[in-house]
Amino acid sequence: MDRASVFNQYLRTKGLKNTRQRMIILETFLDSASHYSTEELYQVLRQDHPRIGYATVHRTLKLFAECGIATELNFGDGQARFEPLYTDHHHDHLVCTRCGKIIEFVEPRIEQLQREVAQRYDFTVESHRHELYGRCIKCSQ
Amino acid sequence: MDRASVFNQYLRTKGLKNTRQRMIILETFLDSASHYSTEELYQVLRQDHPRIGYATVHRTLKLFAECGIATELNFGDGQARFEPLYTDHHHDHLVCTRCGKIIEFVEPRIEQLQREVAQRYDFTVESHRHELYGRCIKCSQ
DNA sequence: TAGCTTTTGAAACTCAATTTCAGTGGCTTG
DNA sequence: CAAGCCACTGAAATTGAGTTTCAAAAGCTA
Repeated sequence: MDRASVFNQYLRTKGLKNTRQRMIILETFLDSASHYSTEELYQVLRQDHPRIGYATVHRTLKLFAECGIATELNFGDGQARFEPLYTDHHHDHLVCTRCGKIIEFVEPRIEQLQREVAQRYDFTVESHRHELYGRCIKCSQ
Repeated sequence: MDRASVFNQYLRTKGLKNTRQRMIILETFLDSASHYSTEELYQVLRQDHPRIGYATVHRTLKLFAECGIATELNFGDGQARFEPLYTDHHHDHLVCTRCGKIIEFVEPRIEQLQREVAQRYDFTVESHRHELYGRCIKCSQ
């Protein structure tokens, strides 16, 4: 089941409504490969849909996170970011502190060591956050 | 050189002043094993020193981070936290999402893998953030 | 001690996030 | 397919952490 269907089904089961705005925001969000903040997505949407308000974008992104088709990221710049979630493709992030570029990485050995650490402290992991901050190749010259 | 001396020396070199408030805040901060937010440290200080203002606590914590005796943490609850920094003792965190307990962990093999990942993308790491969120043993029953 | 400069604390301000509310518009039922 | 309920929308107001302002207070240096 694709993410649009997951979202629509979530709306149904919660008794929420399938509105024009929500569909436009969903489409724009899924089309992008980007890690949008609310403000950034709002600005992109405004180009074609100037009537859609900031609050609606914000509420809709929250809904995406609630129904599991997006995750909320926070890179410490004071703005939450959202990315479309691929359940079969977990990854973490390299964040360039100069140009803002975000690189995704996968390292199963780190995931394994995380599980070991959690076990060591009798801790049940629900989620994690792992980011490396520094300079991407372009910005380190 | 202990952390109080590092701070005092930092004040000197920057032409800043060694004030009563700064010394009280430093002492209280270092005495605690805790990961205080500005608000929390402010509340603790208020008990014995009701005249110290929130802004002063905030500015002083920033100074601690600047001079390297503390690090700023962010666990995604919208409040920055600060912890005394031991330069010879890097660690990451397990954060209980129920009771807020914070457990520190050290896993050199993860650090090593991080370096490998960075190299893979020609990325120069300046810092990183690694947190596991879930239930501590008390809260998982 | 004088005098210059930084600091302090209260209050104001900033900015993203969130809430409010009156008007709008899906959706379901008869 | 019309009526009516209830969620939704968007603008504006509010919240809350963080930051800045400013006049009075307090360090520091000569």
